[in-house]
Amino acid sequence: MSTPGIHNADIADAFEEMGDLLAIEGENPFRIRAYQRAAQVVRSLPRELAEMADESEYDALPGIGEDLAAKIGELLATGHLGALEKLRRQVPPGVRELLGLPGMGPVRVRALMTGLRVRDRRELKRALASGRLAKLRGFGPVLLSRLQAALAAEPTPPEARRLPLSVAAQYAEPLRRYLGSIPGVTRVEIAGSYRRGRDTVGDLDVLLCAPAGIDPFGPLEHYPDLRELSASGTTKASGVLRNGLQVDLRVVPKESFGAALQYFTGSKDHGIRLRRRARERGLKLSEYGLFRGDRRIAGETEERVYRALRLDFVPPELREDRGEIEAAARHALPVLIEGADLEGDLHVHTDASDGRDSLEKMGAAARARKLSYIAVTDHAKHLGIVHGLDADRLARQGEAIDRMNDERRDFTILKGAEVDILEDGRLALADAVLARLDVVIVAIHSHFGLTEAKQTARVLRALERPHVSILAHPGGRLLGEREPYALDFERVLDAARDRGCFLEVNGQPLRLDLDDIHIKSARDRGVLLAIGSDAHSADQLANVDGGVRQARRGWARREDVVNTRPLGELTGLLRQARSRRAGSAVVRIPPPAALVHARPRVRPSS
DNA sequence: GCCGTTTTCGGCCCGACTGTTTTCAGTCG
Repeated sequence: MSTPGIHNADIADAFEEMGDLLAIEGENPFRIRAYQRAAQVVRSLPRELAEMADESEYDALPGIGEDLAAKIGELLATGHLGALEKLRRQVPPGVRELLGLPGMGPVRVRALMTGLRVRDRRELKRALASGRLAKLRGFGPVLLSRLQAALAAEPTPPEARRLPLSVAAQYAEPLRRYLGSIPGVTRVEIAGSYRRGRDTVGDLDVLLCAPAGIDPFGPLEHYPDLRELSASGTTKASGVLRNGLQVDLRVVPKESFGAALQYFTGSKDHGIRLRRRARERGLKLSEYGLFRGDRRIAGETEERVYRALRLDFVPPELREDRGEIEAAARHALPVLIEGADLEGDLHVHTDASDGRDSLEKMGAAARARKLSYIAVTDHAKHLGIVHGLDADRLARQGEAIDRMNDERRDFTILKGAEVDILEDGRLALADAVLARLDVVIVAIHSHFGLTEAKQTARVLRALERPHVSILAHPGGRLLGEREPYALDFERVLDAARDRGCFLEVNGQPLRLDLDDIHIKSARDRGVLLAIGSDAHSADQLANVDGGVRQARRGWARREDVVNTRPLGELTGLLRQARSRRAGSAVVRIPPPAALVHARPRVRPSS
């Protein structure tokens, strides 16, 4: 029996702390690495460990062996980890955060702790001021001044420095164009988490392909967005943009561009696994290429690097060491959804509620994007919702939609609404009103702070209503602003699957909700996803691109996303779910007819 | 502490840079 309230994140945090403390204690680096890897594995697990059967099931996870399985068991059973508590008694609480200071790794932190009895930032400041620090081996004048500067500033948690992907893109894309215009530069790629499509980005890793003898860093001095540039060599330069975003630039020759792109795209763990695989085959992989002895056997393209390692090409979005390398070895990688697969958009607002553009304009913009249908889902009237539609206004909007649909055969507007889930799980509109709509989105817009039990019960109750089609932005997070609310996703996913509800992948740049891990979880359980722009103006229909990227990170294929299906199939699914729900039977989702003979598709090259 | 095309022990990813020290350890990505 497990202690309630122990989530994977708590277990991952404990393992991470174990790793840090063991490092400070000077433990075997591979043992430390094992804890770090286990933390990463647990953190990105789609299922809660608390819901798994027993330790044999933990043991089956990659990077979790007998010992760590037992520690997971201990944490779940007691809420504590004896080994961690023992370490905490040896390393004072403030010491760990010293690891975050520049130039400070476990060795120097340990030297501070044992040599000068420094136990936190305050004592480090004092040691610095008194001159005692300068006497310590390994602490030279440059390091001291860097430490001084860092200690003067407020400590910033690492996550706070990450920018939402969409914000980073506003800086990255102009930089890419500028670099591409530098004479001699033949190729520019922004690698790192930006290329992997992570929802937030910590820095920009930029690769330039240019022949030897060309200095691409000279022109950078004139780049208006650049605050500082510290060119450190002929092949590497670092800079900081005016918004504080760190940029690392590297010039790479053509023959190793693919290896460098692979290397700097990461993730770190994916790269480590790849290099281990190379080593197992008597090869050596680095950013310069894949080598057998001194001979480079691959390097110009990523594809050839993967192929030479007997792996299918792994799309950047999957490179998180979440099983993609094993899948690539078995030729079992999913063929990921692409933007062109979308037939429609199931979450669109107009100026009837809080949108900016008219029904007509949103329809025209969707047609211009080659969609064949959209669902207009304005907010339903409820306290706190601006200009929400009541039953009468919804009916009038429906008439306008009918008229528009009569005019066109190649494009359809579905009637919908985005309906609030009230605190107790009731909906803001009556079932009789919802019955007249094609698409009913339900969503939480208030009372974010309920306990997990209450929040889960609230959502489950909403999903029981007969006409609900989609649970929108199911996690409730706003990047950089609001954490997701407490929710038992396992139960929500089961309910959605049993009742034929779709879970939204909301493409709004600050939502991107579901997140990648829950998308994979939904997909693995056979819950269909609905990628929605949540557009409040015509130009925001492009939000679906972010939703698609997020879905790809969650291993979603075309067949996992309901709005890749033609209108007839979609409405069939919606109708079917309703009628079976009326009989309270479990809804089985048939495979899409169009996919029985799936057309061959070309994998994206990057 | 994990794990197996090196299979129950003996390995464990790779290279650059920095600041230190005087030949390289530590940090970083």
